Amino acid sequence: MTTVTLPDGSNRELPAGSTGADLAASIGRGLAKAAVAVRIDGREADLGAVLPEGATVEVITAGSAEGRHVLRHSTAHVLAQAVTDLWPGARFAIGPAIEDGFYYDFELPGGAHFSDDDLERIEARMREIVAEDQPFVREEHTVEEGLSLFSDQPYKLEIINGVDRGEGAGDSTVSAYRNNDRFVDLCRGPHVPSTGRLGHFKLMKVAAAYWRGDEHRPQLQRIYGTAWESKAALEEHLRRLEEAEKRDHRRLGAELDLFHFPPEIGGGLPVFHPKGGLVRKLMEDYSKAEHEKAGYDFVWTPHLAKSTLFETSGHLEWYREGMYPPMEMEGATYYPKPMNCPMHILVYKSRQRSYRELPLRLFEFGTVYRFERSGVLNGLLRVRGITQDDAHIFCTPEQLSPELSDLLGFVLRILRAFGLEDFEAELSTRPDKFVGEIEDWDKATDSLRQALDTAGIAYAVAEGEGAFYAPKIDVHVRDAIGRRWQVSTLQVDLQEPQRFDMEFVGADNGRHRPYMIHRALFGSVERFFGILLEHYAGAFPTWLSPVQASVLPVRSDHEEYAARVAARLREAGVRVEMLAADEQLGYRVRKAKQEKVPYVLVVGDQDLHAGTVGVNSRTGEERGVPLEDLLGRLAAELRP
RNA sequence: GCCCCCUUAGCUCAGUCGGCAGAGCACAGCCAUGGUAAGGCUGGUGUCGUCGGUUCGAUUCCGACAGGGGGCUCCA
Repeated sequence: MTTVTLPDGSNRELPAGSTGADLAASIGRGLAKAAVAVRIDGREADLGAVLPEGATVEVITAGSAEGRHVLRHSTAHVLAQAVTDLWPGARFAIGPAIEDGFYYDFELPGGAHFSDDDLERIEARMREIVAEDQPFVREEHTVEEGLSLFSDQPYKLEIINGVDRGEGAGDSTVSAYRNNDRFVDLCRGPHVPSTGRLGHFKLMKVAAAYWRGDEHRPQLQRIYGTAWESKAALEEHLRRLEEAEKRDHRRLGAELDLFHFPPEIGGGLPVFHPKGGLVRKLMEDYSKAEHEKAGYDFVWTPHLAKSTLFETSGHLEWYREGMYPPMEMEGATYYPKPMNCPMHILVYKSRQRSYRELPLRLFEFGTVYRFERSGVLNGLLRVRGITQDDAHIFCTPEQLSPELSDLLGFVLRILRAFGLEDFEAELSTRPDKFVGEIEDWDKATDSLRQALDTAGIAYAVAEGEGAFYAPKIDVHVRDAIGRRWQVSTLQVDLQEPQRFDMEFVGADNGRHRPYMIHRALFGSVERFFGILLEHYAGAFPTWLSPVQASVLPVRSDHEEYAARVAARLREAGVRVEMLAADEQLGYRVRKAKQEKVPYVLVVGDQDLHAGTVGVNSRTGEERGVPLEDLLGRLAAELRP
C-alpha cells in the first residue's frame, strides 16, 4: 500500500504503484474527469506519475489556473506536431503557456513564413491529432542522448546545453514527451495524458519573434493560440475580446468625434477635435486645480533646447535613439526635448535656493517628443508627441520620505476622482548597473516602500528592475473589464542633481544636494485619455462628458419651453444642447444615446404646464420630473 | 526596425474568375409634428491608398512605396 496526504491534511491509502489518475478516481468520478495533472510534494507531474509513499499530493483540475496552464502547454505541443507534419524539417524553439493561451516559435524550411491561411490548415491538422487521442509519453534521457535525439533541432540543443550548464538545477537528465514515432518534443512537463483531452482552442494570429527575445538573433515565426477547459470558457474568452474591440479607443474616438491621426501630420501625432479637446481641457483643469491646492508651482518651458543641455543631463548619452534628430541653427544644434526634467532643473538653478523654500514642486503639462519605432505606435496609448503631467519635486533629505508618502496619497486620490479604483503598484529596486551611492539608493527605496505601506495598496517588488538612475514606484490600474494599465510613476532621481550640480543652502549655512523626485500622474495626457475612454466605453461620467444634457422637444410647438429648460440648465453650469423637432423623437433619443449624452431630457405637453421634464439617464427613464429636482441631481454630478 | 494582415463613398463593408463599381448609415432637399434607441420619398457623392510593371484594356494580376492593425524588439 501507498499512503499519501491530500491538501486538506487527510491521508489516503492506495495500492502500491498507484498513479495520480488512480488517486483522482478514488476521490470521485468528477475529479477523475477534470484532472489534468498532479502536484507531488509541490512539484507538478503527469497524471500518470507513480505516487511515492508519504507524499503530499494535490490533483490539478482543468479549470484551475495551473490546469489551464497544463492544457495550454499541451495544446502548444499539438501545434508543433501539426506544423512539423505540414512542414517537414521545420525547427521549433519554445512553446509556453501564456495568459489566456499559448504560443510556439518556429523556423520553417527555406525561411518560409506563415500566412493567415496557413493557420486554418494547421488548426485542421491539430483537430485531427486531437481526434487521434495520442498519448503524451514521458521519456527521460541523459544529456548526451538528448543532444543526439534533437540533433536536427538547433534551438532544442541550445536549451539542452543550457540545462547541462546548470540552469536546470543540477539535473543531468532531460525529459521529452513523445506523441508518436514522428513527433517528440523536449519538455519538462507535465502534460495531459493524451491529446484527446484537448480541443477547446483556436489559433489567433501569426507574428515574428526573435529567438530568446534578442533582436540580433534569428527571427522566428510565432503562432499564438488560445485554449480553455470547455467550449463555454473558450466562447466567453472570445466574447471578451469582442467587448474589448468595441471599447477600442480608436473606434470610439472616431464614433464620438474626439480625435484622429491625420496621415498628413505623421504617425503617433493626434489632433483633438472640439469634443475631445473639451474632455482633455476638463482633465487638465481639474488636475491643475488640485495641483495648485497641493502646493505645486506652475512653470512653462520650451520644446527645443541646445544639445549641450542634453549632454549635461545625459540624455544624448543614454537616450539618443529615443530622441528626434537634431536641427542646426546659427552654429548651434537643437533637439526637441524628450523629457522635461532638465528644463525644470534650470528653473531650480535660476538662483540660489534655501532649505526654507523646499520642497519646491514644479509642475507643467509639458509636451515632449520621442521617436518611438513605427511598430510600437498604438493609438493614443503610444504616441510620439507626449504631453506629460510632469512634476519635479526638489527636497531636503529629511523631507524625502514624508514627501513621497504625501505624493502617493495625492496620486491615488486624483486617480480615484477619475473613477479608477483598483490599484496595484510595483516597486522597482536597484539594478546591477546603476549610478550613485548605495546609501542613497537604500534611503530612496526605503522611502518609496514606506509610501506604499502608508497608502495601503497592494504592491509587488521588482528586484533590480529600477532604471539605472532611479528606484521607482509604478502605479497600475485595472479598468472596467479587468485590463491592467500602467499609469503613474514616481522616481527618485539619483543622477541629475549630481550632473547639474544642484544645491541648496541648509540651516547650517552649508551647501547641500537636494533630492529630486520625478513624477507623472496621468503618465501622459494622451494615454490617460485613451485609457479613460476604454474604461468608460465612451460613456464618460457627467463631469467629463462633452455634452451633459440634450433637450428634446416632442413637437415643434414645445421648442420654446425646451429652449427655456436649456437656458435654465446652462445657467446652472450644465453643458446642454437642444435637438429640435425636425426628426421623430425616437430618432433623436437614439442619436443622443449613441453620443453617450448622460441626460436625455424630453419635454412635451405634460411638462409645458407642470414645469417638468422627462429624464432618460443611464440609470433609467422617468416622466414628469420637476425641473428643480433635476437641477439638484445634476449639481452633484458636475464635479468629480 | 522586423514578421503577418488590411487599404473600394465621410463611416462600415460588398463586388468585379481583367472590360472605367454597389449597399446600409451619414449628408442635402421635400413631406411627415411624432412622449423615449433608426418615419417616408428624392438626390449628390468615388482618380477603387500612391507610383511602376504585365496587358488591347488594371480597381482586379505582379512589384515597390505610403498609411493603418496585430505581434516581436524597445520603453535612459
